[in-house]
This record gives sequence, C-alpha cells and structure tokens, in this order.
Amino acid sequence: MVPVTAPTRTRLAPEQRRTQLLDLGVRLLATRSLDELSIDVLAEEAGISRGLLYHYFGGKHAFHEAVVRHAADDLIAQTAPPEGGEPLERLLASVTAYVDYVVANHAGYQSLVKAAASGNDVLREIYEDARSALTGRIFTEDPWGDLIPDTPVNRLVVRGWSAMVEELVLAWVADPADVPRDRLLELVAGSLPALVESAGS
Amino acid sequence: MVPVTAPTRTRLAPEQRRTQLLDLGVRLLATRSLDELSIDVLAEEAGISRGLLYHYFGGKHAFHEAVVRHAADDLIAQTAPPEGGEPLERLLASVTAYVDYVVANHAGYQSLVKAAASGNDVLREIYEDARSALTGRIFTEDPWGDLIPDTPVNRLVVRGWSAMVEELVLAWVADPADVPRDRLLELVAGSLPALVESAGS
DNA sequence: TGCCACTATTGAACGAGCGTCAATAGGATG
DNA sequence: CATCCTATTGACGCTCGTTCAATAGTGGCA
Repeated sequence: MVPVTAPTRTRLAPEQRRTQLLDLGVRLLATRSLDELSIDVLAEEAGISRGLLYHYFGGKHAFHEAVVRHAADDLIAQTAPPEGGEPLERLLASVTAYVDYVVANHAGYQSLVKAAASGNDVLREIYEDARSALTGRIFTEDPWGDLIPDTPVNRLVVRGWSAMVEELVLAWVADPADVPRDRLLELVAGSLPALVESAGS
Repeated sequence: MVPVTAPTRTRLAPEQRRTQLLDLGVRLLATRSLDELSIDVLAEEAGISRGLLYHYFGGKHAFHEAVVRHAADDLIAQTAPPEGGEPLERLLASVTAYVDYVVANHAGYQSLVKAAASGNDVLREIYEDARSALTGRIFTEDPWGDLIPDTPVNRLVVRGWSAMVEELVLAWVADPADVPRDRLLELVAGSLPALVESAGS
C-alpha cells in the first residue's frame, strides 16, 4: 500500500512557517471559535504535525493571541489615515478605508471581533488597543478644530460610535440588501457629527 | 480522617435544581468563557456531582444555551415597554429600564453578550432575538408616528444604534467616571432621533 | 562532490476534562 | 414502618491538548 499523497516533510524558514500558520489561523478562526478548532484539524489543514504548532507558539491559547495580534496589526496598517485635506473629508476617507478593509478581509476582521468578546483579558486588550488606534486620532489630531472637545461625555460618544460603525458594517457586509455602499459610507461618516451635536458638549 | 463538610446528598425538586444551576451558570459565565469553566468547578460550586448536570441539561453546550436563554428571557421580561405616553417619553422609559437592568444584573447581561460573539449560531440567534424583541417595537409600535419609516436604511440605523447603546452602557457601568446617570440616559435616548435625522429617510 | 552540524519537524506517550450508565439513596405515600 | 419512585452519584471510556526525545531536511565547509 503506497500512500497516495507523499508524506514528504516540507521544511520552511521559520518566518514563512510562522506567517503561513498565522494566516491559516486567521481564516479558520473567522468562523469557528477556539474550542471548536482542534489542533489536529489545524495541523492537517496546514500540512504539518501537531507538535510543530507548539514549537512555534507554545500552546493553543498563545497561538490564538498571535493570530489576533496578526489581524489587529494588519487592520491598523491598512487603514492608516490620509495626510491632509478637510476634516470631514479625512473622516470620510478613514471610514472608507475601514469599510473597504472589512469588506476585503472580513475573515480577519471577524476573528478579531470574535476574540474580543469571547475570551481572556489579553485578547480583549488587543482588540481595545486596535480600536483606540483607529478612533484615538479623532481627539489627538483634532480633525474638527474644536468642534469635538475632549470631554468624558465625548469619549463615551466616540466609543459608542465606533461600536455602531462596527455593527453597521458587519451587518451590511453580511447582507448589503438595498443599501448601496456610498449610502453606507455617508451614513457612517455623517453619524459622528450628528451624535456629537446631539450630545451637546 | 473525617470529612470536614458532611457529604450529605441534598435532594431538590427538579424545577428548583434547574433554576439553581441556571442562576449559578449565569453568574459563572459572566466572567469566564465556556471552555474556561470546567464541569468539575461548576459541580463543586453547586454542591452536586458532574453527572447531575448531564441529567438536567445533557451536555456542556446545551447547558450554555439554557443559561443564555435564561438570561435573555429575564432581560426581555424586566424591560417591558410602558403602556402609554408620548413617543419620546416612552423611548426614554424603555432606555431607562434597559440601563437599570444592565446596572442591576450586569453579570447576566455580560454572559449574554459574551455568548453572542463567542459561539455557535444557536447562541447568536438567541441574542439576536432578544435584541429584536427590545428594538423591534420601535417599528411595529411606531412610537414617533411616521418620523421613523420602516426603510432598509432605518433598519440599519436602529441596529447600529442598539449596538452603540450596548457599548455605552457597558462602558459606563464598568467606569461611571464623570458622567452622571441622567446624562447617560438623555445621551442614549437623544441619539436615536439624531441618527435617524442624520440618515435622512 | 560529499560529509557534518544545525535545527525544523515529527510521533508516541501522558494527563486533564467531557460524556455515559448502571447503581445508590432521599422522601413521600400507603 | 415498608415500599416505590426518582433525584443523585461515582467510576469508566474516550477525545484532545500538551510534552519531549528522536528524526530528517538544508546550508556550509572541506
């Protein structure tokens, strides 16, 4: 009985193997949760043995952390804010980049969001940091002059707004229904000024 | 060596045991995730054997579902909307009931929210149904006459708004900081009209 | 070209924890 | 007080995460 697929052991450079496993992890953890993902399945999918995962990441949970960091870094890197322009245009550009990223990589984004709610404090912190990286500039770079002063209430408002944006985009991606992309974009971008206005200081 | 605590086997009526286990489950699953909660810990905490949990719920995941349903039903029951009054006042009353519920039972609410993101489709559906039960009346009971027509865009807006409210309240409960409760309430209640207005149609 | 050291990779063995089932004991009823 | 009903138990099997010594690619050096 000769094996159909050659059991050839392929040897990669550590860097390549690591990113291969991380990318695979991002894809697999987008739909399944961590305890629904067995090491055996992951190993077989990657074409490696179980032991190798432990060599690179030291454990299942540590692997999950690495995957989430990978997704978070990718998100932050690919949604860098534009340099100049009008405040409202910059906001719209940021939001557009964010929406397009979620549309293009919603596997990665899903695995990031899942991790935030489903798990230990380390994962939640990674998620919080990523969100802060995206929203923090609203205050630090002060895109609207002094239209949105840095008060406790406005901190809450921006935090709530970002949760809303996430929900809207994920819902829209899952089912674009009758709402065109541009409509979503102006909806999302226009809501922040409206909310700040409604909060009043 | 005599056991310190008597190993007396206490026999309860099925209904009592069931609710005892569900309440305990709600409390324990508020902070830990499901795979961080071992049957042994749960059993010892409840003063029962592992086997009994399987007798009542049939399995760990089934138990989780029951716990989440328990929390969701409790939420829906305790935030029933008021009967009459002005639309805006009814909205404020609903929001107040919701906020007060989360403040009073945020263990239960946390376990509900955690379940939504962290798991299988059944859990997410329970969560979605609960959210729909809370927000659906906005359309069906038409609290603002025709100020908020039932369009695809407004469905999205209300969905996003509810995500925002959840985030705001949880963040505020975790750290009330310098924002008084009434300020939060008017913030949350006032944001929906503002969002609908900003969405325009 | 051929050996050698280095290290990426493996697979078997161990333990923890979930799930099953026949046996046990509380308590109400006559 | 005896007996039946059923809530409750505890030991067993099995899957799956984790460990570690052994194995086999690969690049460098003679």
